[in-house]
Amino acid sequence: MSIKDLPTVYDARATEEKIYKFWEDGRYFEADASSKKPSYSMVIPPPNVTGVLHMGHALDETLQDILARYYRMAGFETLWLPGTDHAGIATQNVVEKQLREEGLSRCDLGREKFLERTWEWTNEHKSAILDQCKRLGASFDRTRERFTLDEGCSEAVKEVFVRLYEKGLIYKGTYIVNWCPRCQSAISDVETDYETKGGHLWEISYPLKGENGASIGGGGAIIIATTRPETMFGDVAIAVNPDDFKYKDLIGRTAIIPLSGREIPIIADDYVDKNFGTGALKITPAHDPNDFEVGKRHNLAPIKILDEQGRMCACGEVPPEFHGLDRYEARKQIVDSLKYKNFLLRIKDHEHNIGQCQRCSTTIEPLLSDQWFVKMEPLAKPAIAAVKDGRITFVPERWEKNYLGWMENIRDWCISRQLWWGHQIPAYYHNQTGEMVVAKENPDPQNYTQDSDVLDTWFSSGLWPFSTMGWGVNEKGSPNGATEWAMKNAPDFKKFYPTTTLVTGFDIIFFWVARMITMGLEFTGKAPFSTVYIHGLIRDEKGQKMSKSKGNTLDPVVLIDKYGCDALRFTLTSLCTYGGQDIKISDERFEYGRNFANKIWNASRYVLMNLDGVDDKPFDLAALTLPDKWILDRLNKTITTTRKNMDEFRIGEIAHDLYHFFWDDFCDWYIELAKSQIAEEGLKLNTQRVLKHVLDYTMRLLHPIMPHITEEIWQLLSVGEALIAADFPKSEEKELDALADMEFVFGIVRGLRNLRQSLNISTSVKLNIIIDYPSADYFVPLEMYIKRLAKVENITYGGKVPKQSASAVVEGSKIIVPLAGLIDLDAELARQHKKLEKLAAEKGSLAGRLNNESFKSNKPDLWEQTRARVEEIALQENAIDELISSLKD
RNA sequence: GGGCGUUUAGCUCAGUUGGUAGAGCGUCUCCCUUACAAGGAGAGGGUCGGGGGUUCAAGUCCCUCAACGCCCACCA
Repeated sequence: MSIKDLPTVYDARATEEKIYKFWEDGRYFEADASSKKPSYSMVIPPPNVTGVLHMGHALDETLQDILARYYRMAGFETLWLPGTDHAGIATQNVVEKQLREEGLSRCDLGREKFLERTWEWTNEHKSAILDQCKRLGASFDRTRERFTLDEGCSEAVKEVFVRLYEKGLIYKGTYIVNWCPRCQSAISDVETDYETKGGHLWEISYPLKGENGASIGGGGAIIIATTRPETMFGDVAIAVNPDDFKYKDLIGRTAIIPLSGREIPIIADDYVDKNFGTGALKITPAHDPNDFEVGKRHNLAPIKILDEQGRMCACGEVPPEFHGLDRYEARKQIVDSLKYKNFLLRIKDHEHNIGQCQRCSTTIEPLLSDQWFVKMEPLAKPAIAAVKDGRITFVPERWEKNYLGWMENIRDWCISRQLWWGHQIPAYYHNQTGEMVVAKENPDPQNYTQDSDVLDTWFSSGLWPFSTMGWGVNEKGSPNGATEWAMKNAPDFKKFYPTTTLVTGFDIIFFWVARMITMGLEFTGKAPFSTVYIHGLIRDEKGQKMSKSKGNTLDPVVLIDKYGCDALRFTLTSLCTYGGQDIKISDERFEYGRNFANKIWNASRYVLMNLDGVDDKPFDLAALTLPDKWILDRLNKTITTTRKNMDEFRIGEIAHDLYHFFWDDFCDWYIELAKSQIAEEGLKLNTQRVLKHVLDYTMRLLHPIMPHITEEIWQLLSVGEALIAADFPKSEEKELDALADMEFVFGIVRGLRNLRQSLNISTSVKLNIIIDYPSADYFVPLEMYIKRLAKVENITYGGKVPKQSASAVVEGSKIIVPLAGLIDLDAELARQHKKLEKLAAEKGSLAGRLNNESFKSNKPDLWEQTRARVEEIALQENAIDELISSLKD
C-alpha cells in the first residue's frame, strides 16, 4: 500500500494483529541469558489458571510491558517472565462443580483420578489468560512460561519445605485455625475477611457448686455473656478479671454447665474485660482463638464439640438431643432449651465482626486441628531489614509502612490445606509406627504414606521469582542435588535473579509480596527485587470495586475491539498517578486514548506524505529556522522528562507529557508552521528532515505505552527494522534556545485570533495587521516569521496605523488591526472594560508584593519578575485605553 | 481501637522541592482551510472541604474539625 492510500482513520485491529505477529515471528520478546548487556527482569504476578482477563490484569500487564519495552530499548537485556498459578481452592472448586453436574463427587473418583481430571482441565486452560494478554500487546517471553505446579516450581517447593523443616521453621501442631466448613479446609489469617453483622449477646446463668460439695443449685450462679451459646458444651472454665470485685470470691469455685451438667472451674485471667457483658467469660479453647490462649495459660485441655462440617459432635459432652445438628440449628435449639429451663437471663442486640472465607463467604469456624505452620518471626526479621535499609523500595513509599507494620506483628502462617489440588506436603508417616519423615521423596513407599494435605497456594507463589529461574543448583554452582531442570535453567537464575521490579496492586502485599521477600532472602540471600511498584485498583465509574456479581465489570478484550489496544493502554496509563490512587473508569474514558491514537495516525500520515525527496541525512543545524529549533528543544526536554519519570515510576506523567508534546506542540504548532516552510524551496529539505526526525523520536518515546501504532508508523518511516529493538532517545546537552522567541510568536498569533473571534471577523476575511515593536531586539528575528504566518492566518502585513483600529499587546509589542469593516462597537467596548478590570485587580495584588522589602531581598529574581509583570500590565492598560478612545471616535 | 488515603472548574482528576491554579470530558461561539470533524480556532468556568498557625508569600508545611473510602486488630 502506498503512503497516499493510508486510511484517514486508524485501523487499530488490523495493525495490532499484524504488528504483534511481526514481534512474535522476530522473537523480540525472548531474553538471552548469555548476553553481556546489563539485565532488567520482572516476573509476572501469575494469574490464576481459573482466571479470566479483567481490567486489573490489563493495568498490571500494561505497566509491566511499558517497563519491559522501555528497558529493552534503553539497552538492557530484558526478561519479563510469564506464568500462571495453580490456584488450589479455586481450581478444585471448578472441577468439583463439573463433577457435581455429572452427579459425582471427588471422593467417588478418589485422589488419583481426581488429580488426573484436574490436570486435564488445567492443561486446557493453563495458557488461556496469557493468550488473552497478547491482545494487550504484552511482550513477555513465552518460551519461559511457568506454572506453579510444573517441574521446576514443584522441585523448589519441596526443597524449601524440607529445608525450613530442618531449620525448625516449619512445624506441625494442634492449633485453632480458621476453618471453612464449606471448603472443608483450614485457611490462613489473610484469607479471612471480616464483616460487621448484627447478632446477639446471650446472658446465661451457670449454677455454682455448693461450697462444701453441695448439690446443683445450692450455691447461687454466675452469669456469663456469649455470642455463641452453642459452644457451651465445650467450655472448660469461666474466667473473670482478677481485679473484678464482683467476682473476687468466686475465683477458685466450681460452676456447672447448664443442660450438660459438667463441672468447670472459675479462674482469673487479665484477658477478661470487666466492663464487657457481665464481666464473666466462658472459656471454650477448641472453638475460639482467644479462649485457646487462655486455656493454654491455665493448662485446661480443649474439648471439641463441633465437627469439620460445622455440626454438633455426637460425643459424650453434648446432650444427645443436639447430636449432629448444624451449628445454627443447634444454637436455636440450645437457646430454646436454656430459656425453657430458666438459664437464659437476657438477650441483647450486639454487633460484631464475623470472619468469612474469602473465597466462598461461608462463616469461618475457629476450629482446633492438626495443621502445618511456618514460624514467621525469624524469617520476618531480615525481610524487615531489607526494606528498612533500602535494598527494597516501595513506590509509592507509603506502602512501606503498611508492609513493616504487618511484618513487625507477624503471626505464624498456616500453610496446610485440606485439598487435593496443590503441592502435597512432603511428609511421610510410617504405616505402623506413625513415625514421620520429612523429605523430598518418600523414603519407602511400601511402608510410608504421604501426608494428605497440600500447601497453601501462596507458598509456591512466594518462591516465584527464583523457582521459575532454575534455582536449585547450590551456591557453589555444583550440580550436587540439583535436578536436571534446575541445571538447564541455571543460567537464567544467574543472569536475571534477583529481578529488578515487581509490579502489583496493594491488595496482595501481605499475601504475596511479603512472602516473596521472606523466602527470597532466606533461600537466595538476596532480595528478590529492588523495587515494588504498587499501582491503584481499577474501579467502576462510581468508585465501586468491579466484580462479576455486581455486573459492573468491563472486559478489556471488548474495549480493545472497540477502541484499540494502544488506546486502552494510553488511557489506563494516563490515569496512573504517582500516589497510586485507585482508578475509576467507564467505557467512554477510552475515547481519550482512541482520539490520541487517531491523531498520531493522521499527523504521521501528513509527515509521511510530505517526505518526497528527503534523504537519510540528519538535519542541518546551521539552517534551522526558529520553529525548527523550538520543536527540537521541546523534543529534547520531553526526552529528558520521559527518562526521569520512567526512573521514578511517574508513568501517568509520561503519558500526559507525550500527549501534550505531540498534540499541542508538534501538531498544532510545528506542523502548521512547517507547512509554510515546505512551501519555500530553500527551506523544504531541512524541514522535511526535522519532521522526520521528530516523528521518529516521538514514536520511540511513545512506543512503551502505545507499542503497535508506533511500530507501524516507525516502519513506514523506513529508519530501521523494528522499533521494539531500536534505541530509546537520549537527550542532548545543548539547547537551541528558541523557547522565548517562539512564545512571542505564539502570543502574536493568539492575540490575532482572539481579535478575530471577539470582533467576529471570519478567517475568510483578510486582515491587515501592523506590529508596533518596543525595540529592534524583537523585530529582527521575528519579522520574517510573522510574515510567514500570512497564509495560514489569512493576513497581510505592514502599513500605517489607521484611526479606528483594535489591538492586542504581547510582551510590550502591539498588534494593530485596522477595522475597516463593521464591528459591534458596544460589545467590543464592554470586552475591553472587562479586561481593564481584570488587569487592575492583578496589579493591585502585585503592588503589595512589590513594596515588600523582605520579598525583594529574599527572592530578588522573583521580585524582578513581578516588577516586569507590573510594567507589562501598565502597557496593556495603555493600549486598551487607546483602543477605547479610538473606538469612540 | 490503631493506621492510611481522599476532599481543587459542571463531571473525572493532575499539581515534583512553598512563588497570584492545569488537563480530559462537558458548556458557549466560529470553522467541513486537501494530515485528522475521533478535527481546527477562540471563550467561559475554581475564595483549592471548614477553622487556626508558620512565612514576605500556603492548594503545597504544621495543628484542629468534618465528610467519604480503605487497611489492620477482632472484647466474648
